[in-house]
Amino acid sequence: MPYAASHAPETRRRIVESARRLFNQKGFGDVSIEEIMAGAGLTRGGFYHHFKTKDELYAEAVAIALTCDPVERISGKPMCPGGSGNAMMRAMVEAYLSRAHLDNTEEHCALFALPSDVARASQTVREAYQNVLVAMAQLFERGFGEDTEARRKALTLASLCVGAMTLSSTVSDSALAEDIRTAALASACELMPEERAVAVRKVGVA
Amino acid sequence: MPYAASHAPETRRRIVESARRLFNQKGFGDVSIEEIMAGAGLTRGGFYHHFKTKDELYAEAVAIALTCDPVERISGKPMCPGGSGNAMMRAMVEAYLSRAHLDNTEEHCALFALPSDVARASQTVREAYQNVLVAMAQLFERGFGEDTEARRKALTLASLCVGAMTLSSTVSDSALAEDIRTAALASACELMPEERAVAVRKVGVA
DNA sequence: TGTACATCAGTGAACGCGCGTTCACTGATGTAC
DNA sequence: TGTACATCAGTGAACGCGCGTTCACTGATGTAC
Repeated sequence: MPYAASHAPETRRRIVESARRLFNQKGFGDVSIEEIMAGAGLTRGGFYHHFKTKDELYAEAVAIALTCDPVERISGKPMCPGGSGNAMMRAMVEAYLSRAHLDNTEEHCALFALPSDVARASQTVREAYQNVLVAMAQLFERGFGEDTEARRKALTLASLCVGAMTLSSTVSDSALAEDIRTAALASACELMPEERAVAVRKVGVA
Repeated sequence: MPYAASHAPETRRRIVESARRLFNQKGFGDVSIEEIMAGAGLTRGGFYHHFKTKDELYAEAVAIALTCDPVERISGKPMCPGGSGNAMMRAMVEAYLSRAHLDNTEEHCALFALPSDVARASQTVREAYQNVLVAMAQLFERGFGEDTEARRKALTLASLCVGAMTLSSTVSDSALAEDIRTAALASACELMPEERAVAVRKVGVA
């Protein structure tokens, strides 16, 4: 075996990571394979040793948004999955609607960085996108605990987060962008139940 | 004069209208000039008698989203600008988050149909996009009446509407898409004040 | 330990297609007489 | 009213560029001996 078994997968991972960054910043259409490969320290031709088509790479780049702790990626702090559902939801919402997230275009969440590109891409890509949303909604749903309307509220909160970041990152006036973000953050906090209320209910059930 | 004075402007209008429809469905990049011209009943070459570049057309297509009543365009019913601020807000939210709006891709609001395209386009295009958002937010702000938090709530409602439609139109599972839309609609109704409460307050002020 | 070898990741030139743009030409239309 | 004419909107072939994809080749690396 001419190269270590880890060599090819490691290169492949670097390509996907480079693509994820570039796609978040510029969208699918405006990023060439040459650019992606350069971002991984390689040249154009090698691409097809790792992927069948550019479309296959799209799907993987969207999918890896799931493979690592998104809160840590945005805020630098881990989400501490040991915490209560409510605490995890709050950590997620605060990181998602943070100024740091808005400013760091490379780490923009695919849900608002790529929606129109995804809508036009292959079924596989759309499924990867949906998986990201479902993961977010489930995290929120657990955050609402025993609330009978937990799912409805979780989908609302997800829509609010994604919508605010969409508008904030597209509008041309940065003061307006900031108003949108802080308005959404304040309103999201109102939507989420108090930590104490959830804890009490949990004890009662257990 | 070989043609009536209205001939060229009328053709130009038809091209912009064709472009608006196609951009909403497929985005800027995936629509060719040939396709746009065919939509206006013409062939490729004539395009440059009316526009200098494709980008010039793009800005015009986003801008005309403002020129006619968006509620009427979506729901077929005019918004009746004579009504109270609250009634106009409710009409707008209900039309925006309606199934009819989601299904009619040609008439999708530019706010969620084109965000990533706009973010990468020229300054003119981004300003046209922002104008659409500001118009929506102002309509909502009036809907919240004397509420001291009217602006915050208006921006929240706008984010919720745009986010829900973004996710709904991108996700691959149509049942999930429907859940998102109806959840947002129910939550939006909770956020908006009762018609009576506003009316009473208005009387008190007047 | 050193050397020949087999493997395959990576290279970069070349191909082909799609599309924005250009251009010489066509033909429909209103006007002049 | 009819006809020749000037204008210019519209046509469609052609050009050129960018980019996804292919391919013959290079060279770095682990293995066998």
